[in-house]
Amino acid sequence: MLDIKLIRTDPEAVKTAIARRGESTTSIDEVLQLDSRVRAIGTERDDIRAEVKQISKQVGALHKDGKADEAADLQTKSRELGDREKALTDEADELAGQIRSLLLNVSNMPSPEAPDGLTEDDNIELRVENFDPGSYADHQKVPHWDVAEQLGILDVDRAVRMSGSMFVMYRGAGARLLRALIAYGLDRNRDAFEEVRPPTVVKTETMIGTGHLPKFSDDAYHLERDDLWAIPTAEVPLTSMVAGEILDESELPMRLMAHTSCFRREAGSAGRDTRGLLRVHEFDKVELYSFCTPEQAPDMHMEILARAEGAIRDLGLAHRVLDLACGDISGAGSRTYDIEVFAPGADRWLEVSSVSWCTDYQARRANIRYRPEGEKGTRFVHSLNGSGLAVPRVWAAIIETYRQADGSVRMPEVLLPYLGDMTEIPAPG
RNA sequence: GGAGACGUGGCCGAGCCAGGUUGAAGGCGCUUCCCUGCUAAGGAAGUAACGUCGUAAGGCGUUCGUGGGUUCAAAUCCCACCGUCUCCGCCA
Repeated sequence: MLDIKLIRTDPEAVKTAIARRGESTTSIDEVLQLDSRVRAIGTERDDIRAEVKQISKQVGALHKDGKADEAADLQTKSRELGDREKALTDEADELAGQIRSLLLNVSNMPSPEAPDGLTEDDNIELRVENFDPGSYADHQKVPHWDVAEQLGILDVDRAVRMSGSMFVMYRGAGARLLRALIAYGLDRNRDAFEEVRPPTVVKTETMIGTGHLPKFSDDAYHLERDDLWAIPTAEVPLTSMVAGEILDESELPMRLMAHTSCFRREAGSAGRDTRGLLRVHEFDKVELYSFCTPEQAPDMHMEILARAEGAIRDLGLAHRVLDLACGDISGAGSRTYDIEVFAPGADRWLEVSSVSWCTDYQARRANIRYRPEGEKGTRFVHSLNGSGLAVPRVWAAIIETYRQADGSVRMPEVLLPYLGDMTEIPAPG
């Protein structure tokens, strides 16, 4: 949520920033209008409340002195004021509700440093590593859905039978590789990040905190009977972990990581990227997360990016890092770097991490503040998140990249400690 | 799921059954100062967040789990919901 005070004092700057995303700014004007009315009403209401309080005290005193007649007059007057107060309160609440719902649907302002542009074509490629398109042999140019079927490590048909399309099931060595990737993703960040295993199903207000609701309700699974939502990313419960709390500056930066299942309805993308693991409704992910001060945020952003990229690099996968254009940054972010791995079989780049700096946007929604040392009052924290390891797409890239001429798949060196005696997935009989 | 008890400030804990001057006693913690060779003990003062008006000092308002209701007036009365604890049931 944007700062209403900023909208009040510098509406043009806010509108200019929002416009860089290609989003409409009309709601900013509406907010401005509603806000000035709600404040005028609030002032009047507060004055009346103060008067009612005074009168009530007098009534009490008069009753004590046995002057019921005088009290009765005041009570009548107070009752009238009360009616007026009620009407003003209703109006103010109504307007405040309108403002809130408008603001909840406005995205964060992109950072001034975020590249211009509205589509992914405007993203800036910062670096490409370990990639030589001519270096791939024919046996690597087989898409993972075919390789996986040959090796019996992914059972899509049966998963679809029990859960519907775009659900998958890992089997045997495939499931083991999945588990190794999760452990690897967590362990390499254990030096600084606290491991958390949060709930996978959360309340509506928890989803609002990150910005996933109300705007993107079609993307999430909703359990209607209990009004709970299946999380699309661990970012949701992790943000909520300290919702409503006032942290000590000494606790910052707070570094958290979590492995969870993530659930996405992919409502807008039916029929797209449906092969194999390119796009699935349920997947595993290790998320890196931080709450910090505004001053700590830029370094933290780089740290999370470096950790996410390091995990991919050490797996020996070709990858690139993109600086996302304003229009391609998700709602809560102000600056986002994407990491994509190259999958030689599918012959395409796959997004495996989105490292976002959300400034105080989520902190306002979830009401997360800290007490700056040597300063009175509180400030909103900054929140940052990034996938430490999005498992299915990395799994797919490994299966394709490490496929040998004989059809077997070698396991990356760094995963061996997690695989016991499994150094490869052998070629079929 | 059933029965009962309970939800007060950073923490503990009064107040609620007899509604009024209670933003809320007392204690702990914390901050500053005094005392002191140092420490301990002791003394004094301070110690919420948010909104709004104001250059400021400060004023006004909101918040005693959440939301409604009753009343001139609600931490106190009524209703609903959420949560916690205990016992029973069930279960990994």
